[in-house]
Amino acid sequence: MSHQDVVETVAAHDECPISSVDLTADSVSQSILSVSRPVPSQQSLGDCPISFVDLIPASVVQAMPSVSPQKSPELVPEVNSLSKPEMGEQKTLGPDMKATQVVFKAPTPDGYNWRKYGQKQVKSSESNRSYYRCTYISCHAKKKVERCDHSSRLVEIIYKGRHNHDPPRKVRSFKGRKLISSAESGGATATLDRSVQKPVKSDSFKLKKETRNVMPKQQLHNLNENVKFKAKEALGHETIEKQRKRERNVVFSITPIKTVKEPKVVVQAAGDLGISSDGYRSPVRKHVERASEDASTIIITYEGKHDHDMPVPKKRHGPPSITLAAHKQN
DNA sequence: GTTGTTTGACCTACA
DNA sequence: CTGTAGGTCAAACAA
Repeated sequence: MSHQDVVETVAAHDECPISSVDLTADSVSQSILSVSRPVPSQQSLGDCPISFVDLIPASVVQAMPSVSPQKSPELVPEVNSLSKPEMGEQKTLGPDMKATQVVFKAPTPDGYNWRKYGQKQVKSSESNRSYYRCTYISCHAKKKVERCDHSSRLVEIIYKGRHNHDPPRKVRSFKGRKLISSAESGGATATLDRSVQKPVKSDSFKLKKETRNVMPKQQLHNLNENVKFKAKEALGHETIEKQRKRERNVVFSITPIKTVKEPKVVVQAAGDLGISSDGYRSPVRKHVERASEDASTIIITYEGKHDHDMPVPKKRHGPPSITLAAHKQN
């Protein structure tokens, strides 16, 4: 699954053209899937085109650590009843081709089991927001799913917190929740940010108010911020709670660019699945690492070659980024 | 009886 | 201080 399934949750809608899809994921704690508004330029791919998929699939990787990139029937829940687009088709979307329409009825089939615990009408928009949390016993991963009020069109998915377990193998037979998958606390992803996990002392907090692994989000900013945050955390529960709230706002301001600045773990994970933050889905690897001598410098290495055209970046009309240009030189 | 969803109420942050 | 909005809780309900 991964990128595929996540994007599958995007429902194109005639009233609300989708011209770009952003999936920005923080491998450490959260990810965002947002369907942004049209980019007027690019080919008007019908009414609801998905012309660009910008994916930083860290959370996806986290979600499906041991699943092959290929679609796994086991991990495709009920949503099947609805016409399901093959993600591979995305790249073939032509000007005369609409993105397959998907009605988003269930939480994203991301391999995990989510329980809805709330729903809210979003005032600022015509959408309502559903709140889900992972059903796994000690997992505090959450996600918000925002969708168009009348059309049920998916507008945005925001993942918060990280799973501390593997995704259940058999979604459909997952009756005895919390039992399947011996959730190795901290599997593959844990090793990536051990320093971040350490400070999480949720056990000492009231379950309701615990921080739920908020710490990792700080990595979306910079290390200094992170340090500051850790220091504050030591002040106590309330401070953490405030911090948590503050971070929620951060979630909404995340941009792909920001993610690129983030620890290389994100990109490395993405590379394993052949998915990169630039929207490509072919088996091309993109290795990103911060220059040791200059933290503001990032070294990006591409392995392989994209076998398709470059997705149209939103709000970008110029030539491909320098990064991609470099890639073509290979 | 168990598990998940719905939904109104409550709490908190923020302007 | 007050109103608003976002996030969560928990009782009621459904499957």
